[in-house]
Amino acid sequence: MSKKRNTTLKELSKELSLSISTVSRALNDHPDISLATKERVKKLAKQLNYVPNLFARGFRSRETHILGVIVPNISHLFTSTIIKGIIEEAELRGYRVIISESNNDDAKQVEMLNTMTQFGVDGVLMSLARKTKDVEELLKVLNRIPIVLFDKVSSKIPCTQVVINEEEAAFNAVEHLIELGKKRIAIIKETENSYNSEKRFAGYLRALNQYKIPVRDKLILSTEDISLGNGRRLANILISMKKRPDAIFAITDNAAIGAIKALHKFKIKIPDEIAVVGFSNSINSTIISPALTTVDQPGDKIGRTAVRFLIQEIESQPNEVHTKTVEIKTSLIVRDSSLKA
Amino acid sequence: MSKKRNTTLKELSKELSLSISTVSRALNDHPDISLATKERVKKLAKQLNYVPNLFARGFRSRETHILGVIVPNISHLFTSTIIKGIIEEAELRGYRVIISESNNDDAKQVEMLNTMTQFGVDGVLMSLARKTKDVEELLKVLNRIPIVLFDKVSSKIPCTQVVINEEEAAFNAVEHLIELGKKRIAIIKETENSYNSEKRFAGYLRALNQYKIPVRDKLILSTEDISLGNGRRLANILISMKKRPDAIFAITDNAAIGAIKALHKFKIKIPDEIAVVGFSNSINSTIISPALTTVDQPGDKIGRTAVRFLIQEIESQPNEVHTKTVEIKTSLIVRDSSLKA
DNA sequence: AACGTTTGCGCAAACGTTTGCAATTTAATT
DNA sequence: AATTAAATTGCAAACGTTTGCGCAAACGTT
Repeated sequence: MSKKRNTTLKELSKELSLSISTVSRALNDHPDISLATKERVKKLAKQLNYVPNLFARGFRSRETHILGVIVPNISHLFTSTIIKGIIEEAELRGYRVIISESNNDDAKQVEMLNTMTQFGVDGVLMSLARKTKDVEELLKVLNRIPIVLFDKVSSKIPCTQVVINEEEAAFNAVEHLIELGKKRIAIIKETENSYNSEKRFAGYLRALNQYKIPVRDKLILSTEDISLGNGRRLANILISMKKRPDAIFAITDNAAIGAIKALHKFKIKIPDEIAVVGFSNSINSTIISPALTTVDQPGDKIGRTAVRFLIQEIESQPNEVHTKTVEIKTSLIVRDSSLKA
Repeated sequence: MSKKRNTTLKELSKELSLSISTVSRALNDHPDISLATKERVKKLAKQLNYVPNLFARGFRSRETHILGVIVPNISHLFTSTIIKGIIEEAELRGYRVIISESNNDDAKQVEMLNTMTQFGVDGVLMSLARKTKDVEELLKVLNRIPIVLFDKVSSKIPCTQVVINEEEAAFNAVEHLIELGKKRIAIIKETENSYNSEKRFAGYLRALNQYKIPVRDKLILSTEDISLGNGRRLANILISMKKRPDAIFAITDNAAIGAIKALHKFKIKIPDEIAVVGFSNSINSTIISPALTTVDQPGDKIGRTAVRFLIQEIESQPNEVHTKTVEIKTSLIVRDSSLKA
């Protein structure tokens, strides 16, 4: 199973009776080399199937053309869709991608970041672990290597961040419910100060305010872990109220699906009695019945965008500061769970 | 953004008034070095936070400690679960993982394989693209670098393969239906000669034979793309038969869910009139109602196992031939779609 | 006392590439 | 024809690590 050696510059140079440096420069289109020589060299290189030894190159130039990716959990559909975008865009631009999972573990996240920089990645794409407290450590790494955050981001970290227009997306979702004639719109969100949850909540509030609908504290429910089970649990609370809501906006498809299951159990008609809107456009949203109205987040676009900004940063001048926040547009997908008859 | 240099052996050696080679050997626990020296060196190394430059090392030893992973589509839950296992096991053993997608494209798959070997990965883990015809090219690479196949494999490729016990799993699923009292059991499978589909079909046949249930050609339906839509379409065919089946075994959860949707439309009672069993234990299987009986495939175990075999192969003697096929056990998860009242 | 053996360490080469500088050739200018 | 400038090309060092070999000192054996 020994690895066969690849063609090297030395072999090319011997064959062509040129020096190694000339061959190297010819292949890199250095202006010092005559066109004739360049062509000779390139021809033979192709013929012998020459590929530069990336390790030798990276070793010398300290550039590896590898990007590190750290996500909480790769097996969430949304995450893996983003990664799909990352891989595609990176490959398009001649970069490779190394992936690690933090499992929402703060310490592990820092460790991964460190080993990645030690490893020599040119830059890192990261979606933060849920309870990222140790911002200090992250900031240290920031000075050593370009980082772009996506999806789970934090305003405490000064770097380029790629997110969806959470606030606007939530606004649109709630506006849609209002246009349906709904007046008592409940929200199921996260308790922790998660960036995403906060923004979506803000959009919810703005929509209510803009349409002069009173904000009722009773209709604002939070949970630490925004799962299907908790969606169901909180929906049960809503159902047991004297004055039930006439719509539920869950900031996650899973929670929305939990809510739908709860409504089913009480034979409550969706959307006539209570409409439901989710967030994510996961596959589940079309499996559940009625099909779930939800916000489509273009994961691959997020991934691609993040890669573009990261590479730009890598290839730019040192010590430039990049702190742009990029918002990717989402779209509301209206399905039966909120369709007028 | 310039990368800060890490501590090098040279710096350590200067500080300790030792030669570079001694320092190197001390850190690698070479027997030639005295215990006292080793301790001195290691202490300073830790203190200065020394980490070996992997590129220099890989450059010299031709070992990168990077594994390549090629899958058709990373954003399938089952695939990303496998990858999760791969990443975890690899990191545990000091390897990193580079991931690429073939998008079920035969040519792209070969291309990825080539660039990965050029890149210098120590080995490759691969799940084959659907229509892998160009086995020749794959075989060429096989001689250059260790490869382990998983999930989508092919008997035409002589290398270690990690799969689930497809045949037995299907047997168990069908047996379960038979024990339920079902006699006319339909199967929805793939047309192409996909390894997985063939095996599951074989299990179906064996169960029928063993229980002396006649195999009816009419109840064996195939489709090229085993999707939700096609599951629905084929189920419609079954429904429109004069003598309907009393159970459907779909070799995919998605197809099973499509079938359930079709049955719903005709108000056919599940499981009393027609029971349904799927394969994969995707999240959807609990979202659909009734919840789907299905085969649980332990993705992360597949990933971990594949990594173990690959690393073993990498670290073994060259030119040893490895062609073991490893089967991972699955388990049938019985839910409402096939539960006796 | 003379010899062989072990122990502990250093020298230097090698891996394949890039790049500053020197060297050579060619062309241009006086 | 002589001098200078420009265009090409080659030399050699450097990147950080590992490793075969050699060397010296210390030890043990006759």
